[in-house]
Amino acid sequence: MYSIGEFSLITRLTVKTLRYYHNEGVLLPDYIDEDTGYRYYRESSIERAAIISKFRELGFGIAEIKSIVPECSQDSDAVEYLKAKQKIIRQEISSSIKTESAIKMILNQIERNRMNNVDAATTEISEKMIEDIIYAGFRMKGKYEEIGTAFKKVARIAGRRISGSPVSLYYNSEYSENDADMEGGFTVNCNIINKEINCRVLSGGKALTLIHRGKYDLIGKSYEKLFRYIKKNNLSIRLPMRVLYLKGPGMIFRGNPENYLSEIQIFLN
Amino acid sequence: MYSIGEFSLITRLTVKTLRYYHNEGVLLPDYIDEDTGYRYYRESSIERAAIISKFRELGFGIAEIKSIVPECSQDSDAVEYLKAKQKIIRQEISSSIKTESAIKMILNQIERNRMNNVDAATTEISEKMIEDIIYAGFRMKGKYEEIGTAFKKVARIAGRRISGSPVSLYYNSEYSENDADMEGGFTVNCNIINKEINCRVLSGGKALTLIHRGKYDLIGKSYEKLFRYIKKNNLSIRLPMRVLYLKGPGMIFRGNPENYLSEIQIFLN
DNA sequence: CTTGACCCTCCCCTTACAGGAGCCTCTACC
DNA sequence: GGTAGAGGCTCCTGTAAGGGGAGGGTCAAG
Repeated sequence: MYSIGEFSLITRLTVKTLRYYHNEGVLLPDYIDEDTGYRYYRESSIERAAIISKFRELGFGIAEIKSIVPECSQDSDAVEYLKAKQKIIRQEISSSIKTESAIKMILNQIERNRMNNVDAATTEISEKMIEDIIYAGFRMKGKYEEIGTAFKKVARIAGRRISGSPVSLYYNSEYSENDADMEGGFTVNCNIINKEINCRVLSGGKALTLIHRGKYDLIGKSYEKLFRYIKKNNLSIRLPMRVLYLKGPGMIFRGNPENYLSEIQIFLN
Repeated sequence: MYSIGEFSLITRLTVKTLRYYHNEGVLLPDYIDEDTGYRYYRESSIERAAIISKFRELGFGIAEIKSIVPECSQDSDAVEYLKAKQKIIRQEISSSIKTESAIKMILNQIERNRMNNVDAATTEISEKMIEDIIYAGFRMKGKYEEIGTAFKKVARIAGRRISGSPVSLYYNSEYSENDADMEGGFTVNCNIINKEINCRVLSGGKALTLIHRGKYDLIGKSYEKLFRYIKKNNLSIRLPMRVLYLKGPGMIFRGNPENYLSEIQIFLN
């Protein structure tokens, strides 16, 4: 017969744990001194303790163990319980993986924002060569501010294949209050085949660009500036126009709208 | 101003949760009626609630959130916290994966035992053709009962590549009490390159086999039976002898030793 | 004024123990 | 036989993030 301390050393369960298991009725001492209340364990209880430890390692709760162990005497008796537990653990794993990849996405997004901000100092009109991009978008009609629904839709489908900021395309050559023809989406790193969204290469070319700082609802001012420039220089443009949301509300924090950055790109013929 | 119930509908946090957040100081109501104690929330608190929800989804505890949120105003401020949390979640994932694969191994083992038992009815000597197997083993000298240490070593390294029962090899042609030359290991499903263990193909051939039922310490009787047979029929044998532990103590339960099954294989020239 | 929905506080419950207080017991040594 | 120190006992509290419910007050509409 071992005292609780000795038994604790043998089984690698703490004394606290052994007392708790006694309380819960899952591992009873073999003898209790009636006068002193001291617990004593027989050699034969070591195996039971090992079984309990094993089940605990496998993620079983002690209430479960208490009901499983008495009705099992071989591994094969526990198959159903093991399979059930396996299923639960798999669910936990996949939910943790989801969380982890959500964090990863946020970190990527932050990293991209950081990179964008570095070279986004100018707020003057400039003429740039824009590269081809792979773009996945959802085309829709509505008010300008409803473009967010397209971003959400594409983000849900494209997920981690997104490789750049949100980009929206505007197919109207004029301001269209309630019925703008537009597309919201993202630069992605591979082709995405999906009925709902349209993924293709947007060819680049020479474009006038202007970085707009602040909330989107004042973006009209920036458009005005660009159109004045186009008129003055008698340029011919190619639709759709693009807007890149270099920095907008974050994935967690809305951030200060005064610091939002969007780049308007108007392609020239 | 919204009552707690309305705010609960907007934020998708339960009333209980909102009261709890108030208590913990992480999301305070904007106004509390002094007479009635009713909580009221302003529109502007919706965003804070959303931020908190987001952090909760990402696995942060409310105590953490309480300290993180005030010092962050943009996503990028939270990078360090996010990275730390990501690390923790990754650890959780890998530990869950370990547990899951432990369960999987046990289930596989049980399945294999089940299959072995089906055709292990005979306890008579029989002559069989044994197929080639890929075997990973650890060779050692010592007492017969110490073979378990080799199994453990190989199991640790081979892990899920193990595809069959434990198999031990005995290189002595005679009983060797304290200094047996033996190897313990498993059938595996692919080559394992490792300094400590030796993995190769064991070629099969014609062999005498006998299934031993019961504890290993009486296996001598079965050997005796085989050797008598060999002598009587004047057969020539090829070392090492093999023992397949078809069914032994389980991964969880020791099981009843009377039902242990081991197959002795002695190869003939 | 009533009624039903809504809100309040306070308390207990969940897991699998850990930490600690206060007290008792065992064993070895003097 | 006394004592010291190690080891044992019970009981209480705490953990994370709320859920459930009791008992009682409040709001808004009819």
